[in-house]
Amino acid sequence: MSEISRKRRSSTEVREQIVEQVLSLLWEHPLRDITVKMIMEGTGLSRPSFYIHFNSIPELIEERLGELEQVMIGTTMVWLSSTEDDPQILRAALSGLVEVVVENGATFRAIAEAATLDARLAKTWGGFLAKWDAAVAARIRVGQELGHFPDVDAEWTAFAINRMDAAVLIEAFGKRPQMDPESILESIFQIWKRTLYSSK
Amino acid sequence: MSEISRKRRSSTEVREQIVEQVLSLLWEHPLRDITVKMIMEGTGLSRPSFYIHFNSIPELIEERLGELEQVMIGTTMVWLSSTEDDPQILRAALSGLVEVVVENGATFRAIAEAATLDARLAKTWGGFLAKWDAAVAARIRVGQELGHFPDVDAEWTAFAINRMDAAVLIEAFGKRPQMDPESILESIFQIWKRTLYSSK
DNA sequence: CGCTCGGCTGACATACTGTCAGTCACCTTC
DNA sequence: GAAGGTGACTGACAGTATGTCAGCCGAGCG
Repeated sequence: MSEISRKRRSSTEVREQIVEQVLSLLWEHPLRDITVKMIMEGTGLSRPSFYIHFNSIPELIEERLGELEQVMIGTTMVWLSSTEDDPQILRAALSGLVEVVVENGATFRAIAEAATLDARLAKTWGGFLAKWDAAVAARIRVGQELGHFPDVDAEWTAFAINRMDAAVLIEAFGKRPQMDPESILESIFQIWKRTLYSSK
Repeated sequence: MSEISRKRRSSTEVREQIVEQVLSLLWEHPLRDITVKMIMEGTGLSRPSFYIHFNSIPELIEERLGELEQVMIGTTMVWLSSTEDDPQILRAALSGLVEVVVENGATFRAIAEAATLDARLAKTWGGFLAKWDAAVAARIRVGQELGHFPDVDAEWTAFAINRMDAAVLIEAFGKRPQMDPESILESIFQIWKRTLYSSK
């Protein structure tokens, strides 16, 4: 290609560079406009090299979801594992969630976009959401055994309100300019609070 | 192609057949698996014929959105144009919405999927949602002038709760087997009711 | 120094899209 | 009822993306 002698790099080094390149492209373009060619042009390597490190763009994106899931569990555990009837604990959890999505909005948007493009990622994303549904439903049931959250159907409510979070956070923070995090946090918190802690 | 003499049909006749074919395919396959070839194989016409009647699959789908929007406005007007502080009116509107999506779930799912695939439809879909946001926000403000819906931010709440509806309805009814309409209606109605009519 | 290992690439096969010149059935007009 | 026009329709083509593969070449090892 060029006269410059090509230095060979370790596999992980190249992988990281590709991921970095994709993440930066994701803030600029919708996933549908991103091609393997475009990604690799930013790395000085040929297009086929991409396939040495990843099987496809959706698969690359899928890897990010696993990492983000860990962070999200960390920030929301404060509410999921609590037993107190205090909405401020919920607010703290949602605040952490907002922070993660503000930071990684493009990745989440890409995951949702790729889920309609790739059967495998669709399943992973569906499973991810289902895990949250189960976790929130479990938290609601625990509260109900303690007399909180009256007249709420744990499963369906968890389902509905989780989909709200996902859709709102991705739309609000998935591309730049992002919406105002304070306003978004406040609005979804109010909905959670009134739905679950209606008497407070 | 075959020995059978080809009858020529009117343009609208063929258009309708193509649309019908697409709608039936959409209940069976995700949009990503549907190609122009696949669509036209069900019609006895060649693939290029598709482009006489439509410019692309997303554009065909976009047309459906316009029709559905009219129906949806009809079923929700009962609440949007009301001024009473009675959640049962809201329930009736949501019930109509559920009915429309139960009937046309695959189309809505396809619209959402195609929005990530096609820039034009993305804009149309975004505009569609934004119109609902504006309509719901306006309804909330009207209520607030009459002393209802205290301590609710009209714009952000409308945004959040509309995204919930869209995400929930599409996931619940976008493919078969569909979830239970009664349970879905009840759960989203509870969330709307508690968020807006918290004292009732 | 020769050999192997693995990152890397040019070239290929495949699939889908959208277009266009040209064909053919049907309708109008004389 | 012949001539001519209109518009639905098609075969063939060009363009572009994907994913694969045989083989090249630099680096490290014995």
